[in-house]
Amino acid sequence: MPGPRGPVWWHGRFRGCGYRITLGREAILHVLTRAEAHLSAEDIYLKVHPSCPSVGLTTIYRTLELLVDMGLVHKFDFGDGRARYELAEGPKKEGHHHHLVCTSCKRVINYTDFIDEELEFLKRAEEGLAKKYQFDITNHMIQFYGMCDNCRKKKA
Amino acid sequence: MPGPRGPVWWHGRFRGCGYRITLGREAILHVLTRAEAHLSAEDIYLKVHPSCPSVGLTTIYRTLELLVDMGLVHKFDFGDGRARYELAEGPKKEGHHHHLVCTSCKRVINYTDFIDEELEFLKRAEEGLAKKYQFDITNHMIQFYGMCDNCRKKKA
DNA sequence: CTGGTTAATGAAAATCATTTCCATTTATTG
DNA sequence: CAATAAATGGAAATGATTTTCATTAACCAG
Repeated sequence: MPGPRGPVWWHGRFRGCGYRITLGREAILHVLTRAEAHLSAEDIYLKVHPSCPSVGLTTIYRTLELLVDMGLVHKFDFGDGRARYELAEGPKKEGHHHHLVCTSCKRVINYTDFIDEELEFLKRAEEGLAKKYQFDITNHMIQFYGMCDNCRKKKA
Repeated sequence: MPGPRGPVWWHGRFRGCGYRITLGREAILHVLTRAEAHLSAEDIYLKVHPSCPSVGLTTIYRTLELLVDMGLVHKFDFGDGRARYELAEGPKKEGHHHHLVCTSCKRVINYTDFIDEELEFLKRAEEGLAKKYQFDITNHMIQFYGMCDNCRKKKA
């Protein structure tokens, strides 16, 4: 069952880096691929466990670090004390989104609005910053913080 | 010696919330006010200690949480495992900046370029998001990640 | 100014996500 | 199939942050 990016799209990337393809890594990538959004390491562990009880939390952390370094996964901090992970999307717009974080209940909403103008702004900013600061920019993060509807009503 | 926002500008905010004005809080705000940028809790502790050895790390954490909740301070995560804090700037452009983070050495550069176009983009995005998701947006965060000049050279 | 009330505090202990250690397993290659 | 080194799991370590609780000190009223 080939995924949206072709059959086992990441095997090539792994082989190219000399990384081995293991059961645990397969399972973790599998979970990330179908994840709705931003899972914590433990979330992933729990989702992997039923089918692969032999995969430990340590491996989850190690694999996530690897994936983040490879750029296949993005790591986020929404302020609740644990990191969250999401599969990086392709370079085009499909799936590209950012986060709206409620500072009160920590709920996170993915939004995909304003992506066009955002992309334009980001493109120019990245080019300018890369040149000015001699930075090789590979990623960006945009988040908005505030209070969600629910929490606002509760306070009132 | 009145600061740039008037004499002890935050006393009013504190009193208004029923918070007490203590030596420790004075010292912490003092350090934050003159900080070049993004100090960790421990950084602040070390800077406060010489003049106020009685202020413990616990108070630093508690005060920072308070200040973040009040919106006087922003909390950042640059991926090195400890939170960083900066005094929030005024609503206008003075001091407004964002961060360029080297994913290799964790060095952080403040940049103030592109603020005008960014502000315009943010304004529109915030308005739209607030309406669409019923969020009361109070803050945003933009960061770019990449590899700094130094680290790139080392790898080569 | 002074005492009473209660927020604020420090020190030590607890938490908890993440990392490290190390002996064992296993993917890969010849 | 055997050799090799990467990958792994489980336990222990780490380290930032939080909690607990007895003590201190801001602030208000008188």
